[in-house]
Amino acid sequence: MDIRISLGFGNNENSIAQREFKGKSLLKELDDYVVLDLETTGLDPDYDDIIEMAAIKVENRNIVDQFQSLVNPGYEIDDFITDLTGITNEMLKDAPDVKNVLPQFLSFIGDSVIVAHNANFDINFLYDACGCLKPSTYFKNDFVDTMRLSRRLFVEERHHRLSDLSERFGIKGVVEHRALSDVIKTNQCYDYMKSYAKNSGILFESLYPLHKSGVRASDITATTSEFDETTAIFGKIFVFTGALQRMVRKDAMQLVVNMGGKCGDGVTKDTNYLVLGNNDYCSSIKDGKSSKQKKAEKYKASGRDIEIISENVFYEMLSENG
DNA sequence: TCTCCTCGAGATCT
DNA sequence: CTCGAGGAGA
Repeated sequence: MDIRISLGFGNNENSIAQREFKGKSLLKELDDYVVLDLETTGLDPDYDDIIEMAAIKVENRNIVDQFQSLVNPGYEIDDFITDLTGITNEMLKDAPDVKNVLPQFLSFIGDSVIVAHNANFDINFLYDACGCLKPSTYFKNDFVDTMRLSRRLFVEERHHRLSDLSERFGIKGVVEHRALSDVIKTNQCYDYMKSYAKNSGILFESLYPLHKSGVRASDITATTSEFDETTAIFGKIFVFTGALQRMVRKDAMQLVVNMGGKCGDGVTKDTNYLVLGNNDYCSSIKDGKSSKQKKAEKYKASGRDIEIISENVFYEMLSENG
């Protein structure tokens, strides 16, 4: 049974910015960086501790230095971790503790950009460990996450574990789950993805998310130029609110535009139809009506040419040809 | 149009 | 954590 004491700061709903000085996740091709990996007693930085740290320094694409040390967590580790990593309590018995190893590790890393697989895992452990040093420091290094990189580069692949990447890229090596061997594998994966991107004419910079907001009406253009002018869609302006059941909003907008209709992002005096989707998930809507619906109702009450229709009615309009 | 927010789904680390 | 879907307000 584990009993936790709230210290009044840190991990609760009041602390908005956890690890506020943490570095940024970058998508970059680098020639100079430090690859690192940690082995820990578990997955949660709040309750688990580092038992091994390893890193290599890469300059001009060559490995020029390496660091490896076990870390005594101050208590016995369980069998699961020993089975996973091969690290035993016997091995940790005489290892230095984190206060001794971390400063050396930090000086090895310096200001380098970090490369790591699922980098947030290692960065968070290090960030918290640095906060416990005396004097405490902030682990601010920016980082490149090879898992994120793989997800952006190979969107069609479902899994992006280090083992998946190694297999996919034909990287052989010891299966042992030790920090230094994982560091080497991660570096090889990074190298592979850099050359893959180069050969494919892909810049890592271009892999950042495309848009942070929804589909814009201006993004949708007709894929045809011949319209049936007698349909109920032609020449009308449609606006959508909420999530549609049968298709994503983008596709619905495309159908409208392809029939000679138009779409708007918000309800205006020119809007002819507001199509209601499901907005149950939206916590900011308390009375079941979105701001678009309220506006549409107002326009309708004042005699505008606007109809508020359900998703099903919308599909009926699409299918009935004039 | 632009910027900032919430939410849920999915996956990975030991 | 990251991403995509959507909404609100200026």
